[in-house]
Order: sequence, then structure tokens, then C-alpha cells
Amino acid sequence: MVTGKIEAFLKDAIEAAQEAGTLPSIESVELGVEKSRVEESDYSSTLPMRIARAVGASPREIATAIVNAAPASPMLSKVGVAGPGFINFVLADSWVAEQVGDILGAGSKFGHSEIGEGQRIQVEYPSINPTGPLTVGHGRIAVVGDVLSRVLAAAGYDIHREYYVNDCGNQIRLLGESLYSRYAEALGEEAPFPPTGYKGEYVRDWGVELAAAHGRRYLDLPQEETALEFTQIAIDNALGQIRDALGQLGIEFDEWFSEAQLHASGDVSESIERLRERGYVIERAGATWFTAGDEENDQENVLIKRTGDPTYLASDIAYHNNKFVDRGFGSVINVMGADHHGHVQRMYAAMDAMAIDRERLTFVLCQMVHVIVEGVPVKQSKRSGDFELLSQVVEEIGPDATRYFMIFRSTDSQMDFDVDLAMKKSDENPVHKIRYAHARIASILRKAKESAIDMDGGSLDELRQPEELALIRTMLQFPEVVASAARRLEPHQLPHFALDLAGRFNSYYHVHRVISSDKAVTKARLRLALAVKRTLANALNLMGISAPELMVREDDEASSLN
RNA sequence: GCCCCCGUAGCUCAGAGGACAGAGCAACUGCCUUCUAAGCAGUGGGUCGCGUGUUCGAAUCACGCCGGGGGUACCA
Repeated sequence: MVTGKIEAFLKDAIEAAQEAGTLPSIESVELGVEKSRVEESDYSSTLPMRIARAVGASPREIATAIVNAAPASPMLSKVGVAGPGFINFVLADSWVAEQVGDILGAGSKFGHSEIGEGQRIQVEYPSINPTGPLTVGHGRIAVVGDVLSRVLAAAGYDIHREYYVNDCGNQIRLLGESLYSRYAEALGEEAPFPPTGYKGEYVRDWGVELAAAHGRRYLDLPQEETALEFTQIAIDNALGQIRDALGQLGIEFDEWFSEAQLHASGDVSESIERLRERGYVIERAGATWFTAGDEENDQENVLIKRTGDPTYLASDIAYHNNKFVDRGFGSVINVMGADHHGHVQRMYAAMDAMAIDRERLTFVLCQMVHVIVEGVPVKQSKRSGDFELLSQVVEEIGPDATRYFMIFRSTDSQMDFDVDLAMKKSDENPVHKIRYAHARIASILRKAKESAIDMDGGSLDELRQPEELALIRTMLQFPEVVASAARRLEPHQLPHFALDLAGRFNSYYHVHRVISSDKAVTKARLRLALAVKRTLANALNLMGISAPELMVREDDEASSLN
């Protein structure tokens, strides 16, 4: 990564200045090298301004001392002092051009790094209750979890993707009872529908299917005997739907972890007993409570209800004990909806109570999604329901655009999902711009191949145009974008980078021809184009979006027939 | 009441204390006989919700307000 190289250079310069006696020794501080915000330079460091007070000299004096002591480097054409005390670094054009070779050499690994050092991380998402089809909001959680997993894997972490299946508890029981009622209804019989049951049409559909497959068989048995079976059928149906909807988006898991199994294995009661031994459990009013015991968080939460059934909190504590202790994950990332944020504090309190460092548990909370159809939020639309479901949106606009929109915004921001915009195959839709740039480069490379133009052997020194050097400089940021997205758990950095790179290539393309009569320049530019294509493809791949070799505009197709 | 997220261009949003605040879309003006015009170039558009403070320096940090959303179950 370029910042790493510049930091090493800066460190040498600081040491040289100290040896020369122009800079006093300083406590180790952040070198603070980052992408420069001004055009005149590529990277900059704010170090002189931050150490000025401790050193007892002005920032510009410090910067000057460091710059004067800096050795020459083929990587940098200029190192200078600027503004209130920045050290600015300008990359040498020749060095920049050479990097195209490195990018091509790295190939599909360009952008990857080893900052994760193989650390095992479990990413849990979206763990939606299997009580019905996924909504668009659920889709955001799923895509964010999936892209985060891809990014973390690219950054050198060992990722385990997991879906926690809440296959027991009240909600599930209600679903089973709702299904029974619908099944009876399909056979012309009446069975009480639970007051807070699942009224969705999908349950009715399942009931009809069951009636068709089994006739009156279950009606002839007492309902107590068939309840478990109906619950299981309902879970299987719901999970099947969820699996299909996520499959449409290319989202798969290493493991589907069953909550019921935690109860069956005794893990839940064991966890409660362990907490009790540590003094975090009390009995009151016929229930068993978890008490965090610290002043800030004096809340108490039920672990076992008066009915004797354990709560969701109880099994989630056991689940996290399983993650950290039994399976030994170094870190755990839970991607969930922001409406569960109340759960975060409880789980941190539970981590403390289990004596597991809470730093090892991170929550990524996705804010709500508003679906907009024809400029109107879906809830208020007469077409309400048309686009509430994830699978319907995916069928309408395809997995690529769906994924793009899901990660385009910071997870902290509420998101408007504009179905009409996402459907537009035009310049209003940024995902097409990125994919189109990729296809355009593929087209140029095809053209070169047809003309039997070979890109090997040329010198990259031919890349001297400001637009092409800017293009390479942008590509050089990619590894840092991926690393930053991984470190900060921010998938939205990827689409922003990809859009920037695609735009820069398009600008370049309109000013300079890749294939020309100048063979040396053509060779170099073909390699540049291939590097951009590679980088776009890698970025798209991390987002789980396809990178097409060919895209034909529908208008063009129509007009070419005329 | 308490907790979490948000408030930046007409709209949707980027901007992990730094240099003149950015992008996409929308609006307006140009550009296809030449590698894909799903594209490019240009123009206009801002009290960074408000107020105090911390700092050499604040959209960014702290505190207090004002708006919008979500959460606050012996549901999961």
C-alpha cells in the first residue's frame, strides 16, 4: 500500500533529521500519512502540527527540518512543506506508471491484503426469524453482512458466515398454530386462528399446499399431537423461502445454526448456571433474571419466564458462549437491524458477566429502509405490498442493482430504496456506469485482439498523460479502500471507489484513444486499460456484483434494427 | 422520561481534527462518419439544523437546545 511506503519513507526522514540534530527526539506518534486533499500533492502528513507543542518549534520549522533531511526516492518527485505545516508528497510520474505492472501482476488479488493475519472472525447475519418471507429491510442486513464478509476475507481474515435460526419460542409456536388454522380452513373446517397470529397470505398458501398433499389426515388427530409437526413444517417452509431469496442474491452461509439445538444440548441451562455462580442471576416474582450488576446499567432482564420457558436473551447468551468459548472465534461481528439496538447493551453486559472481553464482539446495525415506488413510500402507496418483499425487488431489478443500492449508503443512515430509479438502465443509475465502464474496456481489448495487437513488451513509461496518471493514482488507492472498509466495517466505501474509478476511466477514454498507430503507446495503454478492468472487476466482485464483458444498450439494439 | 441513528447543494447522500466542503441524480449549455453516447466536457447551486465551548485549526470532538426516525416486552 502506498501510504505504508510513504510512512516508511517519512520515518527514515525523521530519523535522519534527528541524527543531523535539526529535530529533537520525539515520543512515538502516529505518522498520519493520508491521501492529500489538495491537488498539488498526492499524500500528506500532519505530523509537524501535532508535535509542534511537544517539540517547542513551529510546525513549519519541524516540517522543513524533516523535508531537508529526507533522502531521495524514486517513488517521490517532490517532498515539500505546505500550508500551516503539512508535509506533502508527490508521487513520481514514472513510478506511478510502473505500478500498472504490479496491478496486473496481482491480478484478481489486487486490493487484497493480510492485515487480518488469518484471525478467525465469525460474521452472523441476518438471522431473521423464520416466520415469513424477507423484506427489503432484511435484504439490506443480508447484503451488508455478505459484502462485509467478502471484504474481511480479502483483507486476510478467516471468515465464518453464519445464520442463527430462531427455530423455537413463542413466535414460532404462533406460526405453527396459524398454519394449522389455515390448513383447516383450506379443507372447509374451522380452527381458531391465534389472535396475534401470522396473517400473511403465504401462510394461507402453505395451508392449501398441506391440504392438497395430506388431505384430512391431521384433522383426524388431536391438535396437541400435531402441533410440533405443524411448527416444524412452518419453519421448513419459511427457511426455504429465506434460503431462496438469499440465493437469488448470491448469499450463502458456512453454517445455519439452530437455536433449538442450544436448548436440546443443555447449553442454555448451563450458561444460566454459570452466570448464577458468578452472581449475575437472581430469582424474583417466579422468574429468573439476569442482572448486570453495574451502576450504569442497572437494568434487569428475564432469563427464564414464569412459565419455565427460557427467553431469547438466555439462548443468545448461550449462543455467544458457544461462539467464543466452544468454537474459539477471535472476534464476532453481528450484523442486525437497528431496531435491535437495545439488545446490544444487554449482550455487552452478558459478555462482561461471562468474563469475555467485550471488545471481541462488534455489532453492525443497519438502519431502516424505506421503499419508494413512484415517489411514494410503499406503506402509503395503494400498491403497498408490491415491493415489500425482497424477492420481488430482486426479480424486478436484478441482484446486481439490488446489492449495489443496499451497500451504497452508510449503515448508519436510513435508506430510501427507490425502485423506479434502481430499475432505470440509464445514467441515473450509478451501478450501470461502473459495469458499463468494465464492458467498454472489454470491448476495447476485444478490438485489439481482433486487430492482432499484442500488449506485451512495451514500456509503461509511455503513460505520461495527466488523465492516465490520475487513473493509476486512483487505482493505487484500492488496496487502502478495501483495508479501510474492513477495519471500519464500512462496505459503502466500495461503491464510492468504483464509481470514482469508472468516471475517471470514462474521462480518459474520451480524451485519449487506447488503440492508435503509435504501437509503443498502444501497448502501454492496453495494459493500463486491462489494469482498470481488473480493478473494477475486483471491486465489483467484493460487492458481489457481476462484471459483464458485454453490455448492449437496449436503445442501440432497437435503432440498429431500423 | 431514558437509549441508539440521522440533520451537509433542489433531491439522495460521501466526507474516521487539518489546507479553498464533495459525488450521483435533477436543471441549463455543448459533444456520436473514428476503440460501446448506459458516456464525456462545462455552468449554476451551501448560514455543513441552532448555540456555547475545547483546539494553532471544528462539518468532524464536548455540552445544551431544535427537528426526523427507531428502540424501550416474562416477543424474537
